[in-house]
Amino acid sequence: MKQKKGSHAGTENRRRDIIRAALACFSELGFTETSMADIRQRSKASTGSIYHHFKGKEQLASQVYLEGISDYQSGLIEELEKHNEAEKGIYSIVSYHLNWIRNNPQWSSYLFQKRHSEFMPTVENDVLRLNREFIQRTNNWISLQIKAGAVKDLPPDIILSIILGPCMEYTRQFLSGQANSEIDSAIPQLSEAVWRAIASP
Amino acid sequence: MKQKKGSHAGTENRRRDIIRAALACFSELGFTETSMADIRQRSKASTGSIYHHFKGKEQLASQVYLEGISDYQSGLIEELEKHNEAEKGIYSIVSYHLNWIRNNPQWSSYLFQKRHSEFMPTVENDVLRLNREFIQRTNNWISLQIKAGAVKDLPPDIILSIILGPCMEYTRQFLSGQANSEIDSAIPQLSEAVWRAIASP
Amino acid sequence: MKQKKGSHAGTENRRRDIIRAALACFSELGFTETSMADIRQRSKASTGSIYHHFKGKEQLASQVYLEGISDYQSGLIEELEKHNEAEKGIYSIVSYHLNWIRNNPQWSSYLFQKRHSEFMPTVENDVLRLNREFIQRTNNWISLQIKAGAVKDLPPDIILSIILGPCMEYTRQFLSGQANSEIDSAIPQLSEAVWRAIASP
Amino acid sequence: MKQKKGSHAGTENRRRDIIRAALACFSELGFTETSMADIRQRSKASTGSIYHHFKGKEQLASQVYLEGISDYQSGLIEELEKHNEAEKGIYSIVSYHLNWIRNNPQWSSYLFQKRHSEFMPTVENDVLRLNREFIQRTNNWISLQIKAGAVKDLPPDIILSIILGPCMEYTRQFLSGQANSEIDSAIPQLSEAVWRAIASP
DNA sequence: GATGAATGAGCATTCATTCAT
DNA sequence: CATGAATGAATGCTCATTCAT
Repeated sequence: MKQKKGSHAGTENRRRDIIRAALACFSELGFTETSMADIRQRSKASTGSIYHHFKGKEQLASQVYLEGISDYQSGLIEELEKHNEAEKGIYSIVSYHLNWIRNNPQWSSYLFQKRHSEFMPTVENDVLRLNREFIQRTNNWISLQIKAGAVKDLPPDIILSIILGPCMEYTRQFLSGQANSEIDSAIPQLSEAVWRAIASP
Repeated sequence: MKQKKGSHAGTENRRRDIIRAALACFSELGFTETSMADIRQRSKASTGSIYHHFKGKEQLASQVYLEGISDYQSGLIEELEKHNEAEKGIYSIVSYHLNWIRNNPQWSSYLFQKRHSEFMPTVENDVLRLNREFIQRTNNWISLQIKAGAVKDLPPDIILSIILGPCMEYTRQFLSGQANSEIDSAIPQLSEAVWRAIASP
Repeated sequence: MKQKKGSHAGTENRRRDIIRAALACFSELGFTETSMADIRQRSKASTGSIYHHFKGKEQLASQVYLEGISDYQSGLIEELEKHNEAEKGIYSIVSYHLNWIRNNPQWSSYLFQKRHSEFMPTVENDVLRLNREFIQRTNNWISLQIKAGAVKDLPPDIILSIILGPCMEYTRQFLSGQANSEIDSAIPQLSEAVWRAIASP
Repeated sequence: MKQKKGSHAGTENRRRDIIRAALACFSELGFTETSMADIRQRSKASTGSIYHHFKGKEQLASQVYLEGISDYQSGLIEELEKHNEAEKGIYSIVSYHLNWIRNNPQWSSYLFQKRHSEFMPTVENDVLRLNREFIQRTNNWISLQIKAGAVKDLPPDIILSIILGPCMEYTRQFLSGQANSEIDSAIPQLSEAVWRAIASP
């Protein structure tokens, strides 16, 4: 991540520390259950310092969200758009998603389990822009596959439910420690299942 | 619902009113965002009366959760166990689930979107018992289908993700107003997709 | 204790149960820390029943106090007035007091340690009347001894402090489990000390 | 009292104001009868400010107690240890105690009449440490006097009751306005009585 | 007499946020 | 930029008491 402006590195480090601390708190406790005092203690920053860097709790949470979701989404899109072949594309999505949650459990917990987005109505335009672009680009890819006859012609929301649903449900189980299968074995099983579910006959 | 004693119909009604008001608040605002004052105003009960009937906010939320989840689960199990044929069983689950969320949008919002269960650590043993029984009975049904060769032999958590995932994902979109498809058309599309995903070849 | 009016024994028993429960609670928790709910649970009476028998928490506490203090005071006076000889009188007071707290630990805790009287300003005339009579009769006895030249001529409040102080201080230690001496050995030691303190040379 | 840091005299003043206000309230109303609102109004600090300086009502009460009891105890010990002669020592204790309660009526009321210590179970280790040291040092002094043959060989709890009891009983009467004697005349009368009570023949 | 549902003022405490230094 | 004291509205909950049945 690049530093904002060419300014002091210390300032930027303080910002990072606060964001990291906030992520840790939010992912453990959720947004509303986390107090600014929790973040203050964990980041070892003073109250005033936090408010110097962020406008308030909501904006801080948005920054955290933004950092996580943009990494997740950009990686997924990048991976997806490498593949023209539908089945490979599906596999790449499932694989990317499950690897990402394995490698980023805190982010995952915050983004997918604690459902931070519920608490963030229109707060940040950046978030809306990101989501809009993400949905458009995935829909584009799917449309192409449908037009090419590789994927069944189903409505976008149904397709999305079929593709993401199993991953999300597994994610939920994984993050709450209720998944028995390993991720490495879940990837082919889930991606094959999703593929069977949406492939044209 | 029967009244606990032959006497005092008013008492049981008061309880109901409070639970209804709580459900409305929780499903609109979520657990932490709902204040007891909100529930008080909506139920038109006094503070003391609420605390006379429920031990506290958490226990009240648990009672609400319990009432909803037990209706949902018992109906689903009952429906599922009517069917020996795998494909019909899958259809019945998907159909039941989507109809239930259509008919009980507030309960659905509370149970599936606001993720109340995250806030309810061991508070109520009844919840644990209910969930355990539910999972066991669905797993039993699935095991039978696997043994009969109708369903692919995949681990229970993977199977569950494949079956419930698409429904849950659609539910989320539906409840947040982002689903474009009607439920009546979603039912066959999702259940067929799920069936393709788990059917033995 | 005689029953009020010739009425039903059951009623009187209920009253007794409530008083007993109240005493137990007050002596363990103190007046303000005891809730009517505590007393309700311990007495197994209903809220309404308690308020049927007693006007409120304060009046209940007064009744409890009255029952205890009148037993204590009347016994002490009776014992004291048996003795014309000063030293015997002092011994009888100390002996009576320490035996009484040994035999009535709950009453003692309520009357002497929890300092219920602090919370009972003018509530009950009976209490005032009792105390007035008690002080007058003890003072009478002391005056006689002073006039007889057996006891030093000190002001009544000083005499009272000298006589009751050591007993009360020992009581406090005894009730809080900090007294190491047994009551049987404390009686002669304290009464002799008190006698030495006030005896005419 | 020195300020904790060289900076922010205002901060330390605020703390003092809160403690003073708390003392006034506690001594007038007692611990449970005092509400944080009372303290807030009297100290003119905001709710948040009080909780910024003190963890809660109990800890605040402990701080108040600590400040009072440590002043009382350290002064008494210092006075006592100046005297090798037993009779002078006893006089110094009685004299110190009665003067202290005259000069510090609010503290006295809080420490000796409202019996705050009853409400303070293990909250503050400092209190326990203080009390332990106080008792040990007074016991040491007494032991020396017993060994020297100046004081009767009685158990420590009995001796303590004989010495402190009359002072405490007089204190109670004094604080509740029931003492008729002046402190200046009470001091020699009580200390001589105590001395007669414990002096070796 | 007995019951327990209902009442609502009052309480300790939390917490996001502001601001003087 | 950093600090932490100050603010005060809001919250969950308690509890003595009343009253209809």
